[in-house]
Amino acid sequence: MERVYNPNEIEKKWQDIWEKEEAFQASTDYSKPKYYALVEFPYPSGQGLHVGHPRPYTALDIVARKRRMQGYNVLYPMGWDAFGLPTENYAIKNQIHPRVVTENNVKHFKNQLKALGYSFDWKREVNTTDPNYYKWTQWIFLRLFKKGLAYKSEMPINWCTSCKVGLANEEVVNGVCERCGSEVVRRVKSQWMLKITEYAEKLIQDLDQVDYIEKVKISQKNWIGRSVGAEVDFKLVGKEETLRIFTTRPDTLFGATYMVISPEHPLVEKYKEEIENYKELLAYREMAAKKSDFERTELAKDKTGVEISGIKAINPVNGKEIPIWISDYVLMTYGTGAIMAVPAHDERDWEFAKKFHLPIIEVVEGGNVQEAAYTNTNTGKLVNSDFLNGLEVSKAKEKIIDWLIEQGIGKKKVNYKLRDWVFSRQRYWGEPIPIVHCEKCGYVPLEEKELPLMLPEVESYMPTDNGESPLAVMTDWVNTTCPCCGGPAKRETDTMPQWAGSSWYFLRYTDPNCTEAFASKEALDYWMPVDWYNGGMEHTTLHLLYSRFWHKFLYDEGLVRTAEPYQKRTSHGMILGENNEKMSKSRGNVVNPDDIVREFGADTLRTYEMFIGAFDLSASWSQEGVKGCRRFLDRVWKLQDMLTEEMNYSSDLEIKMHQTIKKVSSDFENLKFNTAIATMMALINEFYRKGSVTKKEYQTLLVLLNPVAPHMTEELWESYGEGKRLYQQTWPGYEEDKTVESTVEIAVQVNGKVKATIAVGLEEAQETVKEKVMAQVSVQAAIGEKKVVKEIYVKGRIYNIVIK
RNA sequence: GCCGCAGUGGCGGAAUGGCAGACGCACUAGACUCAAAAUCUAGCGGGGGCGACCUCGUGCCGGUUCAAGUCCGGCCUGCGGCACCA
Repeated sequence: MERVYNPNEIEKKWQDIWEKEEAFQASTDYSKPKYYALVEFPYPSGQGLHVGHPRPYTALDIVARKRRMQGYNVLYPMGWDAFGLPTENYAIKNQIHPRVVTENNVKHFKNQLKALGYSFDWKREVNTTDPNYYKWTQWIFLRLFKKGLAYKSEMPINWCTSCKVGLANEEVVNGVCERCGSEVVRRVKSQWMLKITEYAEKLIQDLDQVDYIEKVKISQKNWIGRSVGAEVDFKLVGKEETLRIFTTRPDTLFGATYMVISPEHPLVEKYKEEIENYKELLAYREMAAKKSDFERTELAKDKTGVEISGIKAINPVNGKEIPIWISDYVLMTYGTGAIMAVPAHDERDWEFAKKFHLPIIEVVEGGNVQEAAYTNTNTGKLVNSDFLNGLEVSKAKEKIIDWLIEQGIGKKKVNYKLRDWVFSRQRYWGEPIPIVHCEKCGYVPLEEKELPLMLPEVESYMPTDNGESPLAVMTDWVNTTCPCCGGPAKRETDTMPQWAGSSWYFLRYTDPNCTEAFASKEALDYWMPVDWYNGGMEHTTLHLLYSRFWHKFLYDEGLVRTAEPYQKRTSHGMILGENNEKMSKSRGNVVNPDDIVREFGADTLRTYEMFIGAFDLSASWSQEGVKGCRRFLDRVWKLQDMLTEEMNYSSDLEIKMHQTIKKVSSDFENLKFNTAIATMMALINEFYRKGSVTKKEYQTLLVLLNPVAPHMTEELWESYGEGKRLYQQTWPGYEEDKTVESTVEIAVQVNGKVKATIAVGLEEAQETVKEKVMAQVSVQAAIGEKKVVKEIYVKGRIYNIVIK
């Protein structure tokens, strides 16, 4: 043997060579076919790399390396999503500037990633906290603002009564402040909002153009929550004014026996003089405001509410007076904040009606509405509904909408669950919002030449006790002049959320040092869209939706070429601890990738993470499994000992070689890394069985294995390859007709039970196959005296005899 | 409660509707060794039989089919996500 496989030595060697040779830099020669592979850039946390990170990175590294060997100009970049709460909190606690904390964390992360041998183009590294980067984040925000897509609105924030600071949802645990345990209440604050709802329809429709795994498309659609229904105006008794509701079931209008408005509905304030129990309503509203979302869901089973006395509504279809209630199960943020309640055909209304003894009228037959709400819309006809009687639900919907339009009291309406994006954070460590408030001119955007608006140095990063951002105490910075009238004005002191920088980073990678624009048009036109984007399931709603929204906006502005940023999106499963639970410090089941690299090598870690199980499912860590993968690599290494100089595939393994190339090639494309590796394991088992491997066979194996275990294969290639580097080789091809054996073993079944296996020619006629089948003693025995009713022959697979 | 995903040997997991358990781990035996480790070779779902073999078996209950882990209907359990969305 040449020498022992020593990964620590050879891995460093090749990482240095690749860097020196600029092996994985994307070329700016735009005449070549391109391939843009993208993984979600990490938040550089203080804990360093987690074994969960290498799973997606290795997967797309495999794809990227394979694409390069297939002749593509590949862009596989990496960067840092570095603004964010944990860094800021760490900075506060340890009295270190968040910029310094970020620098250290990035350095640590980068070293760890480099040790894993990824083919990232480090020349294109981006960092969302770099002013040269966030200049363009601010620039895009200004474009949004100028198009009316950024606006101010009163929104509730989580307010810790003890720390006197606004908290992120994440910092509210079971309704109390994470750090001090005090009560958290909702407080209203004027905040910047982005009008993502304006893109709701496009965000749903354009999913048809892209290749996302189905569950990602489903979660995007569910989050946007498009529903078609109607808006209907209900007259209030003795008033001119009407109460507008939204319903998805206008067909059930005859069954509306009461109405419910959200506790915050303006109607309550407007008629407070006439409402006899105004104080009671007010008390209820206060109680509802205190509830966190968590508590509201907990209380879901027990409906609460108060009837408004003094005001009634009229059901427009039958003129009946019906009561109006307030209840927190109706939300001001969805629809019109008011509903018509049809207890017979809506579960929440039904529970409410049962509790408060309100009438339940069946209008769609098919269930027992006194026992449970009947919500099936596919079967059952309308009853107790005058001119709708006898119609199916879908027909009744159409007819009632026509009727509402005719009467001038309603219309068809599409509603979305999606809400506008709250874009302000009362925090230091984020992009400053480049807006100035002037008493005379209102909210005025900074001029482009003023960008980047730098984050000022502050003494303390603590949010102030009046709910403002830490920037608010920086009077020198806050007080400025209005870009519009030159008068005194104040800067916006809230910062942007972490989502901002990650909403367009994939565009910056195409041209990371561009100073004229967020990226040059040539670079964008060439590289975009991203060909394959992989990330975690936890980002399949918000990050994906936000970045698609920004990209669609830039598309409408004529700044990018395609309506969608990502052509293909896949998601990986989580890596769990050995005990099958989520890895966490408190559970004590965290595995540090550095330890695995030190003990087994990066190639083993990469191989193991790909072999651990189906890529899209969660998998639990196993130290024994890691050893198995190291053993596999050792066996590949030791094949050197049985190497022959033969520059062909050996005749008995030719088919196996072609099959392996085919299987590995397609498995890499379909995220089936575990079976690709299993196939290569099976191949080397063949070499061991024979005790020899030809040079040609060995070379092919090295190329196939290279994307998974790049260092070791490159080292072996140096001794047994064809001169040039392995990473410069061409991906091997295969011949389809050499992947199939000419004779195959097929199973013979009698009534679906296997009775024998026989060897047949693949193209052999059924007649001669039948002769062989019938010659089998076990088959004859199984048939016995019974009669053969039917025979099925599936070529090269199975021969089934049906007897009676 | 709603949405999504999963359930296959001792374990991780394979199976375009076509011989369930590929590949790996663990385990057992043999080779090598003074010995152990490492490595190599072989075996390895349950029950039965000396044996060629027989039989049961992919969470549960039904169905479709010549044939079901796979498709359909109804459940059970576990994991992840959630905004009572009218």
